[in-house]
Formats: sequence, C-alpha cells, structure tokens
Amino acid sequence: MNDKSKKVPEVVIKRLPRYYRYLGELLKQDIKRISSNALSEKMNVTASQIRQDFNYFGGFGQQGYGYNVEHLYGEIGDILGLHDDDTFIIVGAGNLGRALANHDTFEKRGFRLVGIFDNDKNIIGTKINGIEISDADNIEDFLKHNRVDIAILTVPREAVMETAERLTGCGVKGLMNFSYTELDFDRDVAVENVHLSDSLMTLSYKIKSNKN
Amino acid sequence: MNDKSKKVPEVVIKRLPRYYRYLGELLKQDIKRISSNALSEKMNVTASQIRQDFNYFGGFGQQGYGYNVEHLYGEIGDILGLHDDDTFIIVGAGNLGRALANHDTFEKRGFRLVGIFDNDKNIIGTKINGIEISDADNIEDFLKHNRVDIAILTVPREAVMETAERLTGCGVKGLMNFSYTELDFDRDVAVENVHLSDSLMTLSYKIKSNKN
DNA sequence: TAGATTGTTAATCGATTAACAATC
DNA sequence: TAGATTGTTAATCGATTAACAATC
Repeated sequence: MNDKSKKVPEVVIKRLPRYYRYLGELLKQDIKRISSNALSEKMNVTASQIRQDFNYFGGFGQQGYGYNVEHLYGEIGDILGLHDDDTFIIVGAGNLGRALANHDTFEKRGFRLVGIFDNDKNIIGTKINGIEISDADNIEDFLKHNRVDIAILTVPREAVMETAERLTGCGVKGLMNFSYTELDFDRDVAVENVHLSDSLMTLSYKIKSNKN
Repeated sequence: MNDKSKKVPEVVIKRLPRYYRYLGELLKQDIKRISSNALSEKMNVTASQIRQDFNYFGGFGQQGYGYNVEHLYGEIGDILGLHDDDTFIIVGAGNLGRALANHDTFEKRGFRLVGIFDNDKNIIGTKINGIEISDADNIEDFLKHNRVDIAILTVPREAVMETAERLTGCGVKGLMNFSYTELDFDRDVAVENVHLSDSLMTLSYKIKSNKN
C-alpha cells in the first residue's frame, strides 16, 4: 500500500506467518489486547523487533494501550494476502502430493485447492480429498480456463524445471517447490523452495554441535 | 572439531545443505574441481560468502586451484553429520507421516528410519515402506532398547508438546516438528520447526508485492 | 616463474536492539 | 493527570562484501 516506503526485508516477511500464528492463538484464548512486550515474551523475540516489524506496514497499535489482537491478526492476514481467495494446484500426486492435498491447514489459511495433476494413467481419474486427479498433459488447457495463483510442485526432480516453465508460461505467479533441485526465477514469479531433507541435515548438525 | 573458534552463525549452518546439494550435482556431472567464483555464479551468491562460509570450518581449498569437489562434498557431509548413521522415528502416521516414511531422500542422505508410531488401533500393525506401525504407547519402551537420534513429529497440534517431552525425556536429541504449533526447547534438544503453511503464506505475500 | 585463487583482514551494509519523545 | 506503551530515531551488533597478501 504505502509503496514509496522502503522495501520490506525478506527476514521480516518470513516472520509474518509466525506473528500470525501466535496472534491466532491469542485470539482463540479470547485475549483482546497485547503489548509488544508481552508478545515478545511469548514469542521469545525482542519487543523492539516486533514494533519495528509492524511499522514496516504502518502503525497498528496505540500508545498506552498496545495492540488490539483481532485487528492486528486481520491486518497481518491482509498483508500476507490470506483474504484474496488465492487458488492453488498440486502437480505430482505421489505420497507427498497426496499428503498435501489432504493438508487442511492450507484451506484454513484461505488457499483453495482447485486441481491435482499427474502423468500416471493408473491414478488419473481417481480422487483425493474430493478432487479428481487430472492428466498432467492438460495443465495448459486447465490454466486457460481457470485462474490459478500458486502451484505446488511435488514432481520428480528431473521434471521440475520443465513443469515450472509450463506453469509460469500460463500465468502461474507462485511456485512451491518440494523437489531436491533448487528453482529460481528472477522474473515476476515468486518461488519458495521447501527442502525437507535440508531441515533434517540442519538438525543433524545441531545435534552434533550440542554434544561438543 | 576446532572448538575454540568462534561460533558458527545460524545463517551459515542453514546454507550448508544447499552447498551440499550443488556439490552433489557437480559430482554427478563428473566435475573434479571448482573455484569459489564459478560456484558463486551457479548458486547465485558471492564468491566471498562462499569462502567465508567454508572457512568457519577450516580451509578446504587450495590457492591457485580452487576446491576439489569430491573432497569438499565429503567434508560438508561430515560437518552436517551425514556419515554418523543417525536414526530417526516418525510419530504420527497420518497423511504427512506416511509420505515422509516413503520419502527416500532421507535415507539417501544417511538417515535411517527405525520406527513409526501412531495411536490409531486400526493402523497399528500395518506396514509403511516395510516398517510396521507401532503403538505410540510403547514409545518409551522402544527408546529404551533402540538408539534414536531424531524424531519427526506429524501428530495433531494438541499432542505435540506432550509427545515432544516424552521423546526428549527418553534421550531423543533432535525434533523435526510439522505441526502448526511452535516447539522450542532451550536445553540440549535441537528443534526444526517446518511450517508448510508459512511457506505458502510467504509465497502469497510475494505474489501480492510482485504486482505492486 | 606467472597466473590463479584461496584464506583472511578490513570496510560496508543491513538488521537488531536501545532509547526516548509522542501520545493515548 | 499519570502511567503505559507505541512509533521512530539513534546506537550497536553481526553478516556480507571487498580487497589483498599468501601461496599453490
């Protein structure tokens, strides 16, 4: 919105979902207001950082009072674009793809699954979570007739690059890549690489260094 | 190893798996040596950062030559503890748990799945990927008789905290948490929180800001 | 040896924390 | 009003980049 202000650092953006999570929790507990200080203790960060982070997007609080939890929750949801009815498809209906299709948290955050694709003739036509698996050959056709904002890629590594290009060529603006390869588009395509084995390796490192 | 040297920053540790991935790729292509400069172009980071990162762990390169890919790959694997025969269990055999049990990348990186647990009587005794699902009530007993380094938690959010405490109480040193809640142990327990919906939200934000 | 490239120190940049005036 | 707490500027800290002497 305030587009002339300085660019929001990546680290701040990455923290937004975490704030959103904690605020959702407070909301559930029927807590109406919270100060940056109280929140900082819960989240194990500094109050200063919280105030700085929020102020990239404008003042959501009130001096002497703090932040209204419900309002702040809504605002951060807005900033994250959770109220935009974003749609997504899953390409690759293997174990991970199937699990994600059943992952109801995505829907709870406002993302709507509108298609699942695979190239295995044996599973095309079967349903996951009420959605029929379509032939991956028909992706372009599907994208011509349906607005799709995000594609989750759970295809084999060899197929990622080609799939990604087909999708972005048809207007998909965001990719969530689960394959071992790293995707990188510098154009107008947003990419999140989710490397599950990276997390396991990091964990392994930490365990090692914990017993130094 | 060089334990008196300064602590390695978290950002550097998080980059190690990425180096490992790119080096593995080079190895596959039968590339014997690489300079920090050539690697920097491939990875889209600065050569300076690469050299700095590696030097937290000692000099792996040679002036005038660069880095021996195979050697460096091995060293980073060592640093990450991939050659330690680390074992892991999966607690929670829902969609995600099952997908991860079948996720062969973990095994490829040197981690060995030794148990799967759930509390649903209907699936206890059935097998995933050759491993029988055990009753979650028997976790403590299992841990008494088997060394388990890491536990992957794919249990419902309400059960996470209790499960985590049972596991760490029995000596598990690392937790990979997939539930929406945030786990945090300050003791000797390493934790990686993997929030899939966070990535989707970040993606949503980026898409929004791309069309500013 | 000359050229290349590392390891490492120094300079810069950016993010976090501290401080405090503004204000509810 | 007095007290609390934000929004925001200034100070600090840490990470990234640049530079270059060491050396293969």
